Amino acid sequence: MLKLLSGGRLLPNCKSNYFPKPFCSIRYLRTSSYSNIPNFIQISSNESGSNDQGIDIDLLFHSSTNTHLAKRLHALLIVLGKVQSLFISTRLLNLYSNLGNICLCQQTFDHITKKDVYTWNSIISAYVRNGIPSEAVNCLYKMLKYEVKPDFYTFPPVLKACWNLNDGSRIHSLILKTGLEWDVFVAASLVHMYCRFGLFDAAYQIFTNMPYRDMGCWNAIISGFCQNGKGEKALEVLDEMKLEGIKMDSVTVSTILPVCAQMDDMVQGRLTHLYVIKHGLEHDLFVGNAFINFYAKFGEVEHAQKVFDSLVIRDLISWNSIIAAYEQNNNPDYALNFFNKMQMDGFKPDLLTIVSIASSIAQSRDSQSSRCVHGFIQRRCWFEKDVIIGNAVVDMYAKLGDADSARKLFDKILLKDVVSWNTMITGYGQNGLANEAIDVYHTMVEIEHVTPNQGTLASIIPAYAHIGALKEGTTTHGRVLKTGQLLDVFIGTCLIDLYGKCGDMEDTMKLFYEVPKSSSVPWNAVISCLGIHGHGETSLKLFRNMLDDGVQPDTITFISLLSACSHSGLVEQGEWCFNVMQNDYGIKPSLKHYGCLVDLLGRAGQLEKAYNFIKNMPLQPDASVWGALLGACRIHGNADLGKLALDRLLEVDPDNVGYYILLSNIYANAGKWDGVNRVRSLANSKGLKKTPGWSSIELNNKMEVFYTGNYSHPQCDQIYEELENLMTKMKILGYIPDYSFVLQDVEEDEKQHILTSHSERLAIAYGIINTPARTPIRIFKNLRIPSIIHTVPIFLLYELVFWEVPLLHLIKILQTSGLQVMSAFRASLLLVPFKLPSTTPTYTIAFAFASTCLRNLQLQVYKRRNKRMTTNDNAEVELRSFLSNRLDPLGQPSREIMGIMGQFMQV
DNA sequence: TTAGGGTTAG
Repeated sequence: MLKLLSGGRLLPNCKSNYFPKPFCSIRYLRTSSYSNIPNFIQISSNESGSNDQGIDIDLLFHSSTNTHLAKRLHALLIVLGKVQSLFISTRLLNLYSNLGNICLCQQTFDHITKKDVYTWNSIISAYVRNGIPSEAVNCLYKMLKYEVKPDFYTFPPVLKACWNLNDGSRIHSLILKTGLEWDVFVAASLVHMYCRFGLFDAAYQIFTNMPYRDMGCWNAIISGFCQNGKGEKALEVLDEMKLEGIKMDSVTVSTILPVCAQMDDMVQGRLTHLYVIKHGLEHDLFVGNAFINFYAKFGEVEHAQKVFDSLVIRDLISWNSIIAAYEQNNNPDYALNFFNKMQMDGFKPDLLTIVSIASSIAQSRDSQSSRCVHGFIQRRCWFEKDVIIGNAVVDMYAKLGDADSARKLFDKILLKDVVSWNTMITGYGQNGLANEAIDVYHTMVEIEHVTPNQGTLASIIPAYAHIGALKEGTTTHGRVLKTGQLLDVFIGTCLIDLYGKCGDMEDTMKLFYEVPKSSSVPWNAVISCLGIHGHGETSLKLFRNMLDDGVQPDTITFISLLSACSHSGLVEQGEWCFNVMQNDYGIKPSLKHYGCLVDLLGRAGQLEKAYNFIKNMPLQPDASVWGALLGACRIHGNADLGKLALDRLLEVDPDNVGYYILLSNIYANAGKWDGVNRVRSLANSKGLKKTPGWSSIELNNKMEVFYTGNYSHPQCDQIYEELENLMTKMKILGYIPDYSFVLQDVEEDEKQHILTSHSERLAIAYGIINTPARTPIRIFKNLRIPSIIHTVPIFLLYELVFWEVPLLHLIKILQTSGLQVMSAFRASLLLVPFKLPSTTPTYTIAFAFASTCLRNLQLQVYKRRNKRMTTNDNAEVELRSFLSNRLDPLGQPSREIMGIMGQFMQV
């Protein structure tokens, strides 16, 4: 009975994993030095003349470990007249197939005149094994045409090869006709095929109806579920299998492990490891490789290493896995070290090795090796072989900051997939080239008609956020809504970041409440955005909510919190966070955390304390730490400490032009022009050039970019005319240009020119000309050197504008008051002057204000428009004390104002 | 004597 049902064969599957291809070499097959005749022939003639007695053909087949030897054997067999034998020629065909030479397979196959079912089965499996599945399916149809009846060896490889449901069903009905549907191999293949096409019910039905199931069948349904996104269902079947008393074998284990990793189920994985040890499967190659990958995904590289060490036999996948393990866990040096060891062990790297190595090289910032990798791949023509390798190298160049090389290679990739596009978009984004990223995105969607996936959105939305292209970002948001991707935590977080950075806190919070919040990622984004806009207290409140929700804060959470405290001047709270992070969550502060704390103390004016803090740091302070101190010195005009900070900075990061500019600005503000010159000539002698500042504005879905003093814009004349116009109006209002912000020692009229032709002014003028009244104008600036960016609490500016404080006073007050001028990284300013007398040229005020006080700032200037306001939690208290201290002549705030303030507080 | 299903690395 059993014999019948299983297709006549009930032999256990005895393939050995230890010696996958047990070829042994034999001495007399080595190449002879004096002949171009196959050695086999010499052997045969020397030893036994024309008689082939004494030649072990089976041994010769086993010993033909490369195509060269196989050809010699082929020649010998021709000489011996053995190729007429259908059996021998089919065996040759299989030999070439094993050696991966599909051309010779085809030739051998074509030379066989009368092909039997063995021959057809062999060529079919040759096509499947050598990656030409479509030909395998064709062969089935051809053999039917030649009236050769397929058997139970024919169907499994054909089912494996068929990649559309039509062929699948057709083959299924053929199987039914031949009555082979319950052969365990055939049935397992059917089950797997239906899973591949997502017909899980059909697959499961076949599986449950099977009169006899071997391990292969169980594994077929489990792997079918696993590989097609039905991990949970797979685990259910696994339980069912255990209930029937069937034990997992090495195939089951290696199938199930990736699912455990995917489902974040460390416990199941560990239990499986115990099972494996108990049942003596731990030295199995597949199992071992699967465990290396399993542990690597959980960041447990030591365990991965232990498994690797315990493997008796290793293959290329073992090496690739351990290399990837180190690469993915940010240990590029170990990855590269294992790469060398692997080669010493005689393994040649393949495509996937190089993918990991490219990433490791990017991590270790080794530009020189990046060229070697590029050449290595080019010489082997691997770029043509698989798109993934091209993508990896584009990514490598982008991560090394070489966007040009990345682009050159990207352009050369002929068959780009969606990952190629995503990589290029991300690559530009990572290098601050948001406009280029957006260009690539447009080409991808509009010209190449590639459908964006989650990865695309996750790379393009940050690019929009970077340049403040809120409108385009909103369009993308619409696309996300249409495809129902909103619940995706990555895209949700990108959108939170976009709205947050553009200052739209209401939409930010709305989104935040829609996105799944089980991980720290969306919390970090919202805490950081609130911090940027000076809502430090709200950031802290959300942090508490996060803890109440049982979400574990991570290192990024504390960076966001510390910088939020820093931007809101919450020194005590910031120090509290720094302690909680270490004591309650065991997170060791990184250089970034130290940088934030120095920034916090520095901005608050506690320069000495900040300096002492640096001196007592357990880590070697880096550029970000000294940079924070230098920035604080700039704010508080401490040139001596600034000089000291710069000296340290030049030791750790000598090529960053930003620091020279900072110190130069400190000297310039103090009128020490000799200091300015000294710093500038130092920078020049090192060949450093200032990054040109630009501002951008988005109009009619197009980004316009302006550079300082630029005259190339088509509307240039109108822009400068509008600027003069504004200047006149402002002067009438009492505006006196503050040249202390022109940090160059030039004549007064030249200073005025420099001040009026700043890129953000050009962009504002362009915006005013080209938009109707009551349209918000949103300007973004590229230069965002932390610590020199100032912002003012919005409520305060609103208040001052409302009271129609003369502009001169306004600017002076804002410049001299230490209380209200707060610093912010990527800050944005909202001017929302509703209820103003209709004659007040609001935008002019905003413009003057921005130009004099807020040069390095992302600026949102709203023309007169009733719109909600964002506010600082301390707004009212600060405002009251500010008004009572500084604005005596204007009296106390009226009830009306308090009412408006109340509205702000509700936001 | 040959050939077949189900497993691991991005």
